[in-house]
Amino acid sequence: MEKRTFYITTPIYYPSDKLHIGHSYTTVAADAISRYKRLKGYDVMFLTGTDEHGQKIQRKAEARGITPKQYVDEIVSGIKELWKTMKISNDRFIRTTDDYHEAAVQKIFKKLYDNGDIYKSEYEGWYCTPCESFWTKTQLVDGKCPDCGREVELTKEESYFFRLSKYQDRLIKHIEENPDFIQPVSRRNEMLNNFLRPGLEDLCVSRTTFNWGVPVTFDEKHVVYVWIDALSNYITALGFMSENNSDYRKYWPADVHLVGKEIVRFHTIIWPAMLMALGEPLPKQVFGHGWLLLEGGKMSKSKGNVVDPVVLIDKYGVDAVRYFLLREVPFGSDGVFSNEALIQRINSDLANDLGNLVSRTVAMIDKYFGGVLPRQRTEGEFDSELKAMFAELPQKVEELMDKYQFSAALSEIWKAISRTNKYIDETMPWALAKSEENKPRLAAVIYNLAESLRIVSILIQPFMTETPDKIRHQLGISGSEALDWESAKRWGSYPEGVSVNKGEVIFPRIDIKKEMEELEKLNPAARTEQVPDSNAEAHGNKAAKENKDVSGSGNRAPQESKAASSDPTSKAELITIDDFAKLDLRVAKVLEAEKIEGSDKLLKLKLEMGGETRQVVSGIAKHYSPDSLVGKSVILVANLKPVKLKGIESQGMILAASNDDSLVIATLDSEIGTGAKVK
RNA sequence: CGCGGGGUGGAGCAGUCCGGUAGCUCGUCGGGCUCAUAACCCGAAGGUCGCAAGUCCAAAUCUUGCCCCCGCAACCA
Repeated sequence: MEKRTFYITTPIYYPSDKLHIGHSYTTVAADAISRYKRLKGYDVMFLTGTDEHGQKIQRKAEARGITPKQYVDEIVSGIKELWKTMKISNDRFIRTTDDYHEAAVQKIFKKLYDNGDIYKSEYEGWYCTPCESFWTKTQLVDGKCPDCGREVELTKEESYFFRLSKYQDRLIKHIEENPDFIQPVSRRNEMLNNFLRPGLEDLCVSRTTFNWGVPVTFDEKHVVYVWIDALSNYITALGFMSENNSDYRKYWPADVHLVGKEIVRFHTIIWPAMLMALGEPLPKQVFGHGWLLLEGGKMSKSKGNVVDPVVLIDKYGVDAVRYFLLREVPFGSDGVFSNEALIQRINSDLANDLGNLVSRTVAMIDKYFGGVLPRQRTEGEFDSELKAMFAELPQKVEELMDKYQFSAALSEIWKAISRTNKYIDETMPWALAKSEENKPRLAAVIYNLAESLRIVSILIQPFMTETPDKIRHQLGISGSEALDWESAKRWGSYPEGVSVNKGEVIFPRIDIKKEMEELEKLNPAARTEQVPDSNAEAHGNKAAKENKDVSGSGNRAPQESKAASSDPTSKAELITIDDFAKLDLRVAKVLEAEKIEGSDKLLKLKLEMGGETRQVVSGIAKHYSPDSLVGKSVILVANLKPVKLKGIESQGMILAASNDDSLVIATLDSEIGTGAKVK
């Protein structure tokens, strides 16, 4: 009989910057599912990769004076390194710059064109020449370029379009008839109500304004824009449209695409429509998980927020980090990452509960029996309850894993660990050890402990990669003995006559206070930020706003490994003194300040500057009350071109320092009189 | 009336779909034990489940209205 297959994917990540803990979150989750399915006997195909084309990368490469390919090569090797460090067991890694992928994309594009699903038209938009960017009307800010604030002009760009609208009804039908297609359900409703039912517009699928992409074969000035290039990776990786498509026939349709919640839309609307147009089956499920947020609020300053996965792995080990990611947040909801929470998890779950249980069990076998349990054992009170719990455990874990409820699955396993710790108190082995006649009973008690741990070591295999072996080694279970998933269902498989190896503590306790101080040192610029979810940069999000990179280079300790250690964007461009001289900075005094109706961020200020009054609109309402500003001396950018904000003219801008938490306006050390030049 | 998420003991969450003893983890306090990583086990304190009205024998859970917080979007010059 042929093995059942299981095909799972992560998004392909956009290598414009290095990855952060959020990307690791998605990938570790996919890895846990993959490992679980393999243990269950599936023939698994686990795919991850990178989405390497697009304007943003082209620009970044230009800025560094290297080719886009050189640029992405560097970052991609860092990403591969990271996955290796995190023990990600992907079977394949696709890069959209791989030649087989590019060839397949060209064929797909051509096929869709030949079928009439792609047609040539014009893309109307506002063009910002310095930025070389198109913007839609809604993206414009005050009718100007949202990036640089300069004037834009209405332009038409020749472009190819995909007939997305044609598939609208079929998509709705599919989603309604397949309740599992979009998970969790809340996302399903969102898609139907917000996008599908209001109606779809055709999608622009080519660009002429940049050339770092897959060329359209029959119209060389166009490159394929993100959608067809990126989304199709899920099938091109399997050889779709290539000479050898046996993997495609074997694994497609995918069992699950794991994605962050912000790109659910692309995967449940655009991607299925593309597949419909190609006449190929749709993926069975798209699972949109939540975001891993960083701790908010003022607390963070005293805590430090190192969120580079490599730092954490170096300090606490890969299993601790993997455990935390999968345990802390219920998959599907948003969760919070903090160093404190991580350390607490490590201490209480890993060190105190599991690590200590291994430690005391092995120590007792060593101390009471010289390292080898005797065969003669007597069952007794409390045994049946423990056994009953472990008898149910594998089944429970399976049910939860089938729903991708990692957190709950781990929670069940830890309940059993806890129960085992309690069993020691109930049976009091140290009391039994006092008399020779109780030895058979003592042996049974400790055997049950070892057996519990054996089962635990099997069940945690999807989540942790080193710990299972460490536990088995200490218990004296060698090689693949009693290691397979099914054996977790057979109580009594702990081998006879093996001798234990008292070894190192598996998870040392961490001194939380000391550790927080150390992390703080590692990360002097610690501040609260929001981690974009794991895929902030995947699939088409290139087009989205700026990326807020959590683990920006400033957070990285100097001795860190090179997982994408180069961050070409971090250094501000150098300017000359002449550039600086263009700014006319002046001291000004706040005469009046008031809130602007209908805005929660803006204040209207009246300033006095060397006899002249200026009206300035400033986005500081969340940090300053109007009253507190009156009378303050501030620094004004006096020669800024006036603009209207909320219909109110702003004639300049006042300087303020800010990070994500707070904002402080720049004032002066002592009085000097308004109008004084600042330089 | 822009979209979405949320308000449950000190902290973080579950429970809300399918009304019926308010549960878990951490922390605090007290006790037990000594095999173990100052760990483990037991117990206790602590919540009018954001507010109000309604339905019902019964509401954290259903209905309606309101308040507050957090993302996103929009104004952040």
